[in-house]
Amino acid sequence: MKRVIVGLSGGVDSAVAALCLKDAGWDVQGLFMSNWEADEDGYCTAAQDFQDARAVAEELGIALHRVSFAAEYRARVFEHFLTEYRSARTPNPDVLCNREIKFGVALRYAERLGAQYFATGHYARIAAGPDGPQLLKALDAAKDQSYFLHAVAPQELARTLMPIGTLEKSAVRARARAAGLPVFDKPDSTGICFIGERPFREFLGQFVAERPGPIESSDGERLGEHRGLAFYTLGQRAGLNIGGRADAAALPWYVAAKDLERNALIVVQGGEHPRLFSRALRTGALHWLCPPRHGAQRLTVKVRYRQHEVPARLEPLEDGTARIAFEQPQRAVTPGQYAVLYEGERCLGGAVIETLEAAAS
RNA sequence: UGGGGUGUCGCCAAGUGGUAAGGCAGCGGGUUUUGAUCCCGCCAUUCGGAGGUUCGAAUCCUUCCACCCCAG
Repeated sequence: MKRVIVGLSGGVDSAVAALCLKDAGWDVQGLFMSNWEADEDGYCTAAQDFQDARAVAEELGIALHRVSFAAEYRARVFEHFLTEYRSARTPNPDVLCNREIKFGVALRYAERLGAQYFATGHYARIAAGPDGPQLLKALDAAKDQSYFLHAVAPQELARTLMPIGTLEKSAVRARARAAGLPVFDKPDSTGICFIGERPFREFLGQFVAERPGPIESSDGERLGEHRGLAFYTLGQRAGLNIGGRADAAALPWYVAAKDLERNALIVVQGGEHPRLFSRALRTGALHWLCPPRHGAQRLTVKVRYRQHEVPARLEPLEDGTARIAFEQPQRAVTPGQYAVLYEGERCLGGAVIETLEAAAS
């Protein structure tokens, strides 16, 4: 009987993943990771999550291992996260978390536990293809997490199972309930993986120094003061504290750009303002989940989690980076986030967004 | 100091006798394994202050205060 180690988070998805594998006849063991040092501010739910994971393991009759990759998480994910924010970019830590932690050190750990396979409760599918394993979008389009998985090393996918990628979320919960898993109605988790949900500005403020500067309109008029460019992201509306103005239209204001030279936050009025849109972007090094593609080609791309893929033209460049031109200008494309490439159901890979080409002249 | 104007929620801003629109901001919630966006809800017993007229005033009258503009 082949052994598989399932990352058990204490949530319903990974619990059902374990259940599916057990039903399929695998030798299943669970692995609970606590990768963020508990802090004293009361936001840490890791203790409860571990209790839940233990209850699930008990119900399933499987062993549960517990390990902390906090040092690795700090060094390989969180430090990069902070570096990006300090550069006034908007990172996506969960992409790195998957590559470095879950499909990195955790998978290595599973091997040491004697497992031939590693499994997670991700909403995505892995299918065998002519060039090796393929990453496919989840059947439940609303929950698809392939965006977060695009950066993992492709050879790791060959040893990975994602049993719930073919299930609707509602079916996952129903299955959990039917099996008597105590977490069947546990709310979906949100927030940064392993760090959890918490007041984001406050949290970031613990690590990134405030650096106030002007908030300006695109005409250069000073409208207010910001706390530091790191604390805002492109397309953002909330938190600008700009009220009504005598001569201006009564529309809300959005972050359109960051002027690093002058430490100025540039805002525009109206959610559909042309300055919020980009017609193309430039990426960092492309990461492929399939054999690298060299010629320019049409495919679809997702520049933010929970955005639909949109048609675009990929133009790979000599240095391994790429230019991606959208068929229609896209709103709030943001450096530090990832441009993830798709071809139909298949996730081809992706790259970090470096710079933008404005839609408006 | 004369003459004129304006004072309505943090900011804009409707409302000119019938018992305080709306937007922005903010707050709360929903959606969400990033950060956003988005959606829903809440947000002036009170209209610069004090008197008065009236069944009834933010709206009329008196007066005081503040600010702005033009004179100077």
